[in-house]
Amino acid sequence: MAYLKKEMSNSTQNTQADVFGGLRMTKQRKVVYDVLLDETRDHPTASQVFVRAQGKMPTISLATVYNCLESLTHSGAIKQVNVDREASRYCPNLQPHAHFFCSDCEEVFDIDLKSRATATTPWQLPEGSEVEQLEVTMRGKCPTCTDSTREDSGSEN
Amino acid sequence: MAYLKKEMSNSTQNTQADVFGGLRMTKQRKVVYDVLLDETRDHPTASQVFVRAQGKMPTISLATVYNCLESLTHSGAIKQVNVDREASRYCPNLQPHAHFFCSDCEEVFDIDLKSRATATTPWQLPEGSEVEQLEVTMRGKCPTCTDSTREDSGSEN
DNA sequence: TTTAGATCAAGAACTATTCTAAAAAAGGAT
DNA sequence: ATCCTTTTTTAGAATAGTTCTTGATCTAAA
Ligand SMILES: [Mn+2]
Ligand SMILES: [Mn+2]
Ligand SMILES: [Zn+2]
Ligand SMILES: [Zn+2]
Repeated sequence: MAYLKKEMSNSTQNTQADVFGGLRMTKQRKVVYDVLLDETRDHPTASQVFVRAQGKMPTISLATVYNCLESLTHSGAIKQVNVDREASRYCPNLQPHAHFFCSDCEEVFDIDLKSRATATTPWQLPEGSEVEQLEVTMRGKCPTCTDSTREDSGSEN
Repeated sequence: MAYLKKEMSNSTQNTQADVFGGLRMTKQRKVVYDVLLDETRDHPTASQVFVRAQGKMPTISLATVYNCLESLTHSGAIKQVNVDREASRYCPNLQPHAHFFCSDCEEVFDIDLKSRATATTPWQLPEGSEVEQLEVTMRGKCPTCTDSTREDSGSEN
């Protein structure tokens, strides 16, 4: 899953090839990624990333921003975050975490899934948060499909 | 939030007014709702509901299906279920539950959030399920917005 | 029965995203 | 450096799911 690029060979010239998951770190990808790291970490949408990216590279196109976000997502460098039907947002936080969406200010907050968890509440919200709705979604293979796609016929659970 | 309709007055004729959350149970809404209850409980999309609804009422329109799904959702009779950017699906299960989306057969399964939960796993997947991705999203008010919208200035946690 | 409001239906409009195709850039080999 | 191949970028067209608009139809109450 993490296929590193065998690069930085024998020349002194610095290529753009040493990055996440065998992904070429092009100028545009760097700009897009930096937008997610630099700014307020507020889970911007593609359009918001586009505007901010233009500040660093005025020639960048929206299509490229979409392309970069997709490749960064596929390489595992960032995560795509969906809240209901709204435009996708993007997040550079690779720790396993939940998302808290404030229906008032429309901001998205990261909720760490590991620290200070209790049995009843596997996460810890900031003091004063009010949860109105909780959503848990899993993606995977159902028993039937796990069964029919097994490569080894042994005992896996 | 649950504003019941003050109906079923003094006449014997049966109106269509005794339903969820003060919602008129029109012919179309009933058809749409019945599709979700009747069939395989497979979390169909609006288009799928439309096709099935046409089986019961050939004149129904897609726009009406969307309208019905929206009003049923707002009245709390059904739930809208979103998986990534795919078309919304709809679910008549009002129990608090998670969703398991099989990336192979693309079916959506309900996962009860209450029964047989342990501290480490607050839900119980069917034997043989393989989870590849877990997503936890909350919606509510962040501390800042809770603070600025408080009606009583007392101590709430 | 009249009337005001709710709902339905058909199609247009909208929007986030993906696709297409051509130009540009990058990297390897010579 | 130059040629060649592959990848990436770009602009705009296309797509898909959903929402909006408008007029017709239905409903409940007066
Ligand atoms: Mn995040
Ligand atoms: Mn469900
Ligand atoms: Zn807020
Ligand atoms: Zn399956």
